[in-house]
Amino acid sequence: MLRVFVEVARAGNLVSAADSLGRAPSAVSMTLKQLEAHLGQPLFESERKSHLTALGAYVFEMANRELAHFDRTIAALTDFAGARSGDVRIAVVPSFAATILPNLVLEFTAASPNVRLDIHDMDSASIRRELDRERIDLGIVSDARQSSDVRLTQLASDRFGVVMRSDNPLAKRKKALWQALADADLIANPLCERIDEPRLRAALESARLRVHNTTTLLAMVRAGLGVTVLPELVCQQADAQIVFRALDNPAAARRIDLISRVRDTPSPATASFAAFVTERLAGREGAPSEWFQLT
Amino acid sequence: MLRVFVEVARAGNLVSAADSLGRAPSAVSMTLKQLEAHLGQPLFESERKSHLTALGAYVFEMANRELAHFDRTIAALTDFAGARSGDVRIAVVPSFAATILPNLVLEFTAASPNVRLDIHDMDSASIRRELDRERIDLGIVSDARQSSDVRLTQLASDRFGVVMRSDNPLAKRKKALWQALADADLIANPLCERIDEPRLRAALESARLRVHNTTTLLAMVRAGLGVTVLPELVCQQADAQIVFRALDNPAAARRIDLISRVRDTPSPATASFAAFVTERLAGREGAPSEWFQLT
DNA sequence: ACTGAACTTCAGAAAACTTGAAATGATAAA
DNA sequence: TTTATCATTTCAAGTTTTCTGAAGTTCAGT
Repeated sequence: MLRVFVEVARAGNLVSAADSLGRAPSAVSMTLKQLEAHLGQPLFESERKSHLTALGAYVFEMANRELAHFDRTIAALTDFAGARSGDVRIAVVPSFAATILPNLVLEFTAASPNVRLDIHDMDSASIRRELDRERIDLGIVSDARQSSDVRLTQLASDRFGVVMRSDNPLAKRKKALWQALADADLIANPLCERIDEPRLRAALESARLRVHNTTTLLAMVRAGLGVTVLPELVCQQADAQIVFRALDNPAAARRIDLISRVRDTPSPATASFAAFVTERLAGREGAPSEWFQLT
Repeated sequence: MLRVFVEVARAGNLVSAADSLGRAPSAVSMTLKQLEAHLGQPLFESERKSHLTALGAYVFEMANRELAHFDRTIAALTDFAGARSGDVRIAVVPSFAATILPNLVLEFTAASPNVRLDIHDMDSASIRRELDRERIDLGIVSDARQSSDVRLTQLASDRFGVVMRSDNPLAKRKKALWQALADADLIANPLCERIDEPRLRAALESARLRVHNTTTLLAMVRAGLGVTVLPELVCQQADAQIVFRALDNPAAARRIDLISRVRDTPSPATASFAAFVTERLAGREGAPSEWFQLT
């Protein structure tokens, strides 16, 4: 009713208003009559709808405001539903956050400018805890454990390999890298200790150095203190002085997973981001640099 | 749709929401389904409508706000239409403004607390001019001239009479007041000069004093400088020292009229005030103090 | 696996809305 | 003043939307 009235008042006559409303004039006339009946007063001075009464002017102003407000609300709702707006809180393991994530985010935000991404980086255990506490909507973790509380989607398989300085003799060796570890100065780190390979385990036993922080670890390698074993993704952050050689026979890899709560339906923006990341990466293996390209 | 959704979300289940909406559950279910189809996403976590999705929570908040806003707008419109709110600009001749109007306003504002009255007092000619310029909605004037631009309603007939100090010998005289004017010291004033009575005209010819301002005029009378002829309403403002004796045979009176523009429909608040004033006063004659009583 | 309450689906019924034709009313030209 | 024209309203009939009650499905709690 208000919409019809506003259009007639704006047009100044019933016929062209009916035209732009896509109704027959008689329908518009009816609706107008109903509105006047509701209010108990005429809205127009004469039968020709060119001059508003005092009530008409008041209703016109109020209705205009109300309709604009309503339309804005509906637009906000559909935007939110269509994931064109909203907030997504994400926590990501540092190696992923530093390497793959920036390109993903770049592309996603270009497509959905009104979705706000709130990105934290932390270790997998913290991510899991934050997810349980509903402080984040999505997590990207490595080697996630299956659980009934969490929906888990593998994004990629991240190969382990030997990391060394480019002048290390191992850099030229293509095969039997596992064996070679026994003779190298191996620097232990928490990531490689999860690999279940006897030759690595043996080498770790005799390691004289163990470093937790990745940046420090790579600095040690760069300084020539020895070699280490890391997932490829972690090495992506390093410079050209550092060389990565994937371990084969058997290959070793860690999983990168997207996790979310099963308990509640994600917001459309969250679902949209999750779908985007999954579509871009799901099941990729091999060199991280080839996982996807910027458009 | 939003109304249905909000009610279901508030109730936490479909059946009691349907009950308080006055619809069958199936209708509510349908409407909800349509809304979800519009948005392309579910609004509730499960089929049992007790837990909202992220989208549902967002829509609930927005829809609540929107509906409240809408309802407030509609209330404002119907209030305005029903003259329960709005502005009325009125200009009134001073004698009426000072005597009758306050009681009228008191009663009207008690009944319509949200109508704002904007009251000016000025002479009849100015009121007529302000009405033409659309600077006021209503005027209360004396001896208005008929015109095609103006709607005119007689509110009262205001008797002329002789005004004197209480110790004046005329105060005891009940009859033949017209004759008595010839012998009295008559103070001329613009109001009485409109009366078409030969005996008054003759007396005015010989008047030595002529005073425009009513307050000054009454002060002259109070000082014993003479008597004057005024409408009863004007004397209402004076104190007990001053006595009014109505002129009879023939009676003389001025009209008090309510005027408004014929060209445009008054706002409901204006119409309401005009109707109120007219109902209370129309056609009254006799002593102004008896014209109406406070309720 | 069973039970009962909550919800959905469906087909028919009711209500609301829309339309085109004809009547009415208003404005402008003759 | 009359006539012509155009805008608006009215009316009956058609169309769409919404509603209902019965029957079917799902789910939580036994």
